[in-house]
Amino acid sequence: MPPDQSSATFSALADPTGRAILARLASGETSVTELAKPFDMTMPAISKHLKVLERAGLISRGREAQWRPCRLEAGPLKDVSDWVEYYRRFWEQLARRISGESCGVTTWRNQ
Amino acid sequence: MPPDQSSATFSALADPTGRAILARLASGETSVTELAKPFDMTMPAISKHLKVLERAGLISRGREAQWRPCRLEAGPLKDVSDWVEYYRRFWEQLARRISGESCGVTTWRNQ
DNA sequence: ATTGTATTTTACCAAGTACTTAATTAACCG
DNA sequence: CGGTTAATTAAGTACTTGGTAAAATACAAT
Repeated sequence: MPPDQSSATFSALADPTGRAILARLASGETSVTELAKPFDMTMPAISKHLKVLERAGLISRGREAQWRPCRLEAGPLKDVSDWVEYYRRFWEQLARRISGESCGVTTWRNQ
Repeated sequence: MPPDQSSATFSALADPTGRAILARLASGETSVTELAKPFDMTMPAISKHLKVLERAGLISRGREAQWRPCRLEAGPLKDVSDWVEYYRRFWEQLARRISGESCGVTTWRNQ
């Protein structure tokens, strides 16, 4: 019943707030309040977003006095990169099709 | 209120069934019943998954007699690839850190 | 016209999401 | 200690998701 790693990652990335938080963390570790500032949202809401990102392994949280600095963890992003890489041939084939090359026909019904 | 393109794409990919359907379509266009076979799920359920994938632009559907052949559309996957590419430096930096190089310290609090 | 096959739509339900406000924990500082 | 700041937990609400069964639609074949 626990969602697999890929699902957790994609699910976390499906939220614009989550992606914005990651983008912010790309420029360095920071606190929760700092992360919350750009958003018109209460702290608990941000806290929940962070929990989702953490469960997906996309961030980690430290402890420094009363602050919980968040850090970007890129492992799952590499997995996403690897996953999507498999489909590269399809968009590259599309690029070739646009520039005028022949395209294969798929005979899906004559099994 | 309509979710942006990236969110729709990631959201569709967050579902293992959706990803499995895409994987199947990578080996060629096929009908809905054919797509449904590997899953322990009713047709309407598959139909809904296809609608999600279609709204995300990840598949397109044709019309051939009573069949609605589905085809993989890789455009949004290229967008995912482009998006994740920005974070490449983080997992590569991680690889370097593991192989014993020095790592920069982030001073997040001394704003 | 009737029957069969492929697919979608509708209506419904249980579980999950995405917020809110209010209360709580934890640590610092006078 | 008591007050402030940082962050989480709890409880509640509105909305969305992911599935079902049953009916409807669309076309093909007889």
